[in-house]
Amino acid sequence: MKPSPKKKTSHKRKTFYITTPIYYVNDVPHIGHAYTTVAADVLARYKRLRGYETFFLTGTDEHGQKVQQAASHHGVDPQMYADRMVVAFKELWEHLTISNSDFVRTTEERHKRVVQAVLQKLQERNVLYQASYEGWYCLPDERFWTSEDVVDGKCPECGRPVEPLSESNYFFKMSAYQDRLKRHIRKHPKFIQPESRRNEVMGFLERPLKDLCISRPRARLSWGIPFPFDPDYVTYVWVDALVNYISAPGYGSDERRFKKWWPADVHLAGKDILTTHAVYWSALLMALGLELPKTLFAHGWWTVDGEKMSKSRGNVVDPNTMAAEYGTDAFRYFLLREVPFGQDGDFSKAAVTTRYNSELANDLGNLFSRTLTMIERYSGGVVPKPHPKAVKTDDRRMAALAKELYKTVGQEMDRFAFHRALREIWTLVDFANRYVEQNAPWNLAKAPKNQARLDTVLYHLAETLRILAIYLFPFMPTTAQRMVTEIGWTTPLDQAIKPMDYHWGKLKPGRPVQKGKPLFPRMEPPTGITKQETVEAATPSKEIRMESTQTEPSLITMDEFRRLELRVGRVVSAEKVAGTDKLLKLSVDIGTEIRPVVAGIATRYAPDLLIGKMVILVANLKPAVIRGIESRGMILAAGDKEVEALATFLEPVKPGSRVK
RNA sequence: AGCGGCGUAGCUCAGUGGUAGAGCAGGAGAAUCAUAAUCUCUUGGCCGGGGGUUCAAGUCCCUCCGCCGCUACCA
Repeated sequence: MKPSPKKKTSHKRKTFYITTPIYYVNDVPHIGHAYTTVAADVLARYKRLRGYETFFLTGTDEHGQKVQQAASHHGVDPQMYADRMVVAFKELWEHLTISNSDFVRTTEERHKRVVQAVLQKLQERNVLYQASYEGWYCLPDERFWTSEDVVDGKCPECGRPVEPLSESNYFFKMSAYQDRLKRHIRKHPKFIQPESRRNEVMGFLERPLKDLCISRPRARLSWGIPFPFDPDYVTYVWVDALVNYISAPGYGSDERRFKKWWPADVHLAGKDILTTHAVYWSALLMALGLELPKTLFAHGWWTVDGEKMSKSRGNVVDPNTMAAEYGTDAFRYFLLREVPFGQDGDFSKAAVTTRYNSELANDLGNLFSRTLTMIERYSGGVVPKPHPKAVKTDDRRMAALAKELYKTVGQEMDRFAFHRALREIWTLVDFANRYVEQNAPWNLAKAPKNQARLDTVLYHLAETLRILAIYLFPFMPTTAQRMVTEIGWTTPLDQAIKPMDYHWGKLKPGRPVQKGKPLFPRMEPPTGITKQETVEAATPSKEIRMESTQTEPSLITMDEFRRLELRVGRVVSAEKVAGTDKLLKLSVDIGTEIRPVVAGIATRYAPDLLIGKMVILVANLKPAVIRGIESRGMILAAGDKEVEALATFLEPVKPGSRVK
């Protein structure tokens, strides 16, 4: 496909370009952000170790309505707000020893220019069109409403009259790429991973793809990147955000650099933003005439103590706290060892502690510790010299296993199977522990005639640890560096190490070892109620807490609560909405009027049973049209996804009474 | 509802038509270099239920039950 001038290819280094999503600055970083970024960091470090020139990109997404609103809520301009919020991310990446090559912010000039260039190009390629539609505008609120939103000619938000408005926007002909995209996915099995996600996207593409609205009228939303050819519009945030993957490596500004990195080798993303990446982004790239990324990997989500993580539950895990409590390396290790990448996992202190104690402290940390002690005691504190004649089968097996790791770990890493890669590494840790028992250096040390054998055994252990450190480095960079340093191998692991360094025997005898504190001091298993502790653990650190209260107040004031108009209602009629499973159409008497309400409770309640029941109605909820039926209010019921129980009253009450 | 996936040891999960496995937890022992860390042995299974194909089914097919994901209207 590509012309390959001999000179160039022979000089060309292997490259690797990996990205995380850019994170929306409206959110304080949590374990989910940390997970993606740590995984990306591990892959980046792994590739660097194997001689790849690596570009590892992360950043922040700073435009859009939510940021604008949050900023005005705090009485600052959006840029200032974003500047403040971005700090939490940058600091977290430092705490987690993230080795990103660049950090792109969508408010940076270099990015904005590229977004505009992209729009210009799309315009030139005739894949944009303007379409208008009718609606209503509330002047004082500066908000656009569709005719479905509007109640009696009034703004559903403030109740003031609205004016008719004809609004238009730019649309991207995404539908035109549906077939091509399907073909691409079919042809490239590794494009979307894991496979289950790939199937989902294929399923999504089975139905007709709509065009994508990629603009917002500036009059409604000013915090965005202006359209280059129409100053009345700003760019839809998702388009703005996705473009970061090409703006940072130099699209439209440095073609040579861009060519070097694009297409990206891996986009990592959470499963929640799979569609935007797999469909929107792919279609945009096709429209631009660019290659698609080689792999898009959608990873799973973490629950906490078996429950969904959410602000209202107050169980949001703060990665800063976890790193402080267990150590950055142990936290990184746990994230990637506990759960197959791609699947959902559960985070609990008990699980972290178990893995920490048994795998890090007992298996690895103790192996390291006992080896160094023996070298200090039986070899005068210097790396002993192995004697070829004293080498036994067991030693060769261990060396062979160490050699095999290059392949086995590599295979798993290339499949994003971090947990399997670690398991491979641990086969060597386990082997080494058995090796110690079987060769019992403390017995050899009892007779001087065994010195050659003793030296050989200890050398094999030291060399095994050196090689282990190389494989562990992507996961636990600080620990790995400590290991090699203490064992007398002074190579900085973060400089791309040489292929030879993976080979057995690179550790030079005669160098002094220096035993430090335990790598992973054992921890007490969590006591008491785990849940409580997790909530406590999730309490944001000082700086974060400030940000947190600023942006995401989890408590509301009395005044805010009073904005809710809750009223007693009596169900006067109920019927199933045709063609749905969950929806019931109710008529609810609230004293002054009878409200039509569509409720998603049909799986729990037969219509007849509801008639006459007293319910709680949110009376000032913005009306909506569901399945062509106007719903003017919402009735309260317990349950998350599935309705469990309808809220009603112990005593008889009059319809229309206020509930507070 | 449509499409897809899962159900295997107390827990988390591997398992390629040919003797059911690993880690953790549980039980017994050995050793003393080590962070009481390690090592050895070991208990534990109607492989969700039922039917079928096959010399042979955890594995392939059908069906039922239960759970999950995506999609569609969850106000």
